[in-house]
Amino acid sequence: MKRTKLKDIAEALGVSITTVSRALNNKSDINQRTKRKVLEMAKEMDYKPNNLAISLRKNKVSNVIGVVIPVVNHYFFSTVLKGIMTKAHAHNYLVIVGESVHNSKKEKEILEEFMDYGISGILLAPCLGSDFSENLLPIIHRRIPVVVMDRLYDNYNGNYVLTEDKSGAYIAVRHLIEMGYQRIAHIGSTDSSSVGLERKNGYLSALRDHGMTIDESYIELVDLMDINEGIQNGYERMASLMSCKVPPDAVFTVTDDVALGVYQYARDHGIKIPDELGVVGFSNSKVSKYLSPSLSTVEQNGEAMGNLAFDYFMQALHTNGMVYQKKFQSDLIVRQSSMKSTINGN
Amino acid sequence: MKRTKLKDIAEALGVSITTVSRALNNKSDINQRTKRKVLEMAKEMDYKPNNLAISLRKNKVSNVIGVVIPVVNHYFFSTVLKGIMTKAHAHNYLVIVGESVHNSKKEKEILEEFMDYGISGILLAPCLGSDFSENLLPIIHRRIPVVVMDRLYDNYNGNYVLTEDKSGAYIAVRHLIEMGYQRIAHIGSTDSSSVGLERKNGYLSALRDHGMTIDESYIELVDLMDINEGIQNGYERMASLMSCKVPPDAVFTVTDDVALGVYQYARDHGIKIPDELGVVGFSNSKVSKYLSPSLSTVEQNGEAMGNLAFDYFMQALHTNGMVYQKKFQSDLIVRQSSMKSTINGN
DNA sequence: AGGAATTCTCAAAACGCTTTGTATATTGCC
DNA sequence: GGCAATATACAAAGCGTTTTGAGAATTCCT
Repeated sequence: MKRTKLKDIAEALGVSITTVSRALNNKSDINQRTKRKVLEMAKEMDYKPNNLAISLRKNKVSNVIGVVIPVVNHYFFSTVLKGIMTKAHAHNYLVIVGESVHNSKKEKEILEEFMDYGISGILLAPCLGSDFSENLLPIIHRRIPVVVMDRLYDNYNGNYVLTEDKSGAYIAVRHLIEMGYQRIAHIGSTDSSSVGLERKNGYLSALRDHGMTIDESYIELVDLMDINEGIQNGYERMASLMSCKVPPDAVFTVTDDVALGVYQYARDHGIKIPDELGVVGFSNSKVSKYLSPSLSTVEQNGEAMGNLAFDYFMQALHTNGMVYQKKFQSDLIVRQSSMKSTINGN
Repeated sequence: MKRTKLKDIAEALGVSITTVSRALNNKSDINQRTKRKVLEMAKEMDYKPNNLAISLRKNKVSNVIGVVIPVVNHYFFSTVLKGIMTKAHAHNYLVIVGESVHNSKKEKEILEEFMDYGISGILLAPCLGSDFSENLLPIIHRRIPVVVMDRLYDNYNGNYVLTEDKSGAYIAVRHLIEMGYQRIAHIGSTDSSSVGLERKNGYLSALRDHGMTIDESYIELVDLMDINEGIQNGYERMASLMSCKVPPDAVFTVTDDVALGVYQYARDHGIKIPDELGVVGFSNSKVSKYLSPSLSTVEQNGEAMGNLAFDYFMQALHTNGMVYQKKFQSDLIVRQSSMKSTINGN
């Protein structure tokens, strides 16, 4: 009851191992009739190639990709992961997962471990503060296909799959303006990657385009290393914003988590959302829909992003040097938290 | 700049490959001095064993476990996964992940793929309707260490890590009784595994122990195949409960997701939680704390469960035939949704 | 000192596959 | 029919390890 190997098929058919191998990998130099016989026998004997042997021979693991994300139990990232896995499974790829916990050193360790293992490709959502030349560059130099997700490095020019952070932020803030909010604050991320910087830029240009003055004291930046810190930080930054001489009447937060902190602050201090304070978040996290009031937010389709990331990996694997890049346009989901009743409106 | 292999060390030291191998794997039959020299040289030359070769030779992948969970972007399961990965990384294990999407056939495919790959162990959170003898038994027969998580099979007697579902449900319902609710309903799961059945049993025995009559029309069962269906189902079942001649004044739901559906129904129909309807969920999902009113729920510590699952795997790997089992006691987290104001109390 | 027991080391085989270079069979052409 | 050209098949080497059976060196005993 041992697993059948090439040798077994070869003996059963009275041909050589080489021939069987050629047939199964449809190489040239083989008679069509022989090939058909081999294929039949292989099926009959329920032959399954030994991945390990192939890997050793070719000196790289076949059909295994590595996915590294900052936090595994975070709705957005786990949804991206889901998107990758669905595709991967359909293509008979195995998915090894690593969690960097927003720690660049750990991210590096994981990536190295993956490389040592001889993985076929890397799909990486870089952590905050991820060191490009330390962590990713060595992999690129080894010509392993890489797809960067969600967050971008400064002068990285390879494959990526992102959210259109700036325009997403722009429409969020424009929406607040259109709803009649006058003093719109922003709680953003200190992080200099696309996520933090671009969303802040979107906020700024929406204000500018609509002739609103930009008040630096309405901008608070937080460090988003951890999910729960996001909430905590949101709470504290909101407190700080409310201590302005003229407090803001709306806030656009860099993530839904930060908005959660804002909600808590508002509840604790009797501030009514949306009438006294409009709120728009970013991500359309699972929570947002069920909050009360429900949270307006910018959608980020993690699953589609994961799907495409895998597709790009496959394409990068088969084309040579071609680069695949995509920024997902993101839509605003308007819910209650930004629906100022017209009675108090401008 | 090639990767150093045993042969390189052997040549550098003028000994045989065998000797180097023995030294590195601290086997017997080797001179202590030779061994030390080998170890030093190995470090100096930055030797890293080639996992592929080892795997091929030993005919099984070394240091790779497979984790299969029903849904990847589900807070509880992804938290379990996180717990596993933290431990796994600390022990230099790679983690391959699969998502069964609550489909037994797909679960089987994934497990088979993992087995073909020659994985060192399986950590499985079975999907609803998972077929034990089809999916898991073949693996157990091959003497691969297995740890079952979260949900139990009927006559499975191997390693597992679970939540104490029955007692968790019991304290949830007892709490509702103590808060003065009189007609406590249950929205449970049709699923016959521990999760569905045990939570319902806990509900029943809490009622019995407190001399309350059990009204079958207060028990609704739903099919939990999908996260979002949970919410949808909660909504519909709540509607059905409210159409009783004497509607319930409290409900214990099998998961927080179902409670979310109850919340939506209550909001749509002007039912005040907790005064007109007490609600307790199960899982302490991330959402629950931020709902309004915040949701009382039974805590399930996914991360601890993941940690222990990995520990059990390691122990199972090294002991022989020993069985490790644990049911996590779960605590009730009391929040607003069950805090009936005493004015209306009994 | 001689032989047995013990310690240390090694060459070679094996894991299952791909690939290269070579040999054999088949075909086409004059 | 004979020779080149082409199509097909094969044996053997190699990927980096572990493991086995045996040989060489050392130690121990009387």
